[in-house]
Amino acid sequence: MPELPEVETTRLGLLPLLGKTISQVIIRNPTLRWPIPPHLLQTLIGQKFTAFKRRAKYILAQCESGILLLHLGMSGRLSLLEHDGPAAKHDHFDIHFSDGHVLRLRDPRRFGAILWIDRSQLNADGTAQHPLLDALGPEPLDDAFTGAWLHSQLRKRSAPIKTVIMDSHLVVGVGNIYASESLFRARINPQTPAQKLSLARCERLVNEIKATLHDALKAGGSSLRDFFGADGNPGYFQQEYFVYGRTGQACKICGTAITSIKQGQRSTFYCVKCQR
DNA sequence: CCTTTGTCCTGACTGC
DNA sequence: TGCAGTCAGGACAAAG
Repeated sequence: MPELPEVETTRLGLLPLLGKTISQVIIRNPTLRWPIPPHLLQTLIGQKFTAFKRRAKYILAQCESGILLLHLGMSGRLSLLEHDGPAAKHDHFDIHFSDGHVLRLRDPRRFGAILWIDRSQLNADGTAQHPLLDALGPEPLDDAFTGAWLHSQLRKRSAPIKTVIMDSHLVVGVGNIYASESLFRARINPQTPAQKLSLARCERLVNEIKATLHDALKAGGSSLRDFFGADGNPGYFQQEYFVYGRTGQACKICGTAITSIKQGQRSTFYCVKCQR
């Protein structure tokens, strides 16, 4: 399940493709979350990627005629192959380059997306105009994402803090895993009504969100080759989690059994003693 | 049957 | 009262 650090690591893994010429596009199965635009078979031929950017969990692969917008959904994974090889069961989409490299998308659950933003949909500054990108909150690692700012945003939010920090309109890139992990590190009970958090606790939470993502990015960077390579393993980098998926196991701080609950039909993991 | 994720939708409700 | 914002729940994609 690619969260923001995995997406960023994937973006870094694409950088070797800058400047290579696209020679062929293969759509084996267009039925992702939305259909892969069939015109990509022609549109991308002869193009070069000029930049790979990221906004939230979207990768924006920029080329001369527009931007290829990629989302990995829940099970999506990009591989960069040095040579073409046989496609496996869930390999839905390929971009081949004239030097033999192949960029391949595998996505068993097909919740991912490949969309096209035409040059005509770009703003004057080159940023993309797209409904999926319009209503997104700030990037969690931006300096603009501060405790004071979060505190001001939570004034009217009575929902549990866990579900609120996962709201992409408020801040992007905090998925289910890192929401639980960040709240543990900040010692905040995930059920706390968001508006009840003091400024000091908001500052602590923002710091821990940033630190949690930073740690994961560091782990991803060091395993970039394995993560992005063609061998199919080890998938998303395994991190040491404090609480996520550790129901019944001992809290690494106090030894209390980790509790799991459902919030908005999502699993939340926390320590009833450390998190208040 | 259950689980997993991000995103969107609806209908109800809240607060200004 | 009107309106915008928010909330809870559900739907949806597919597969193990």
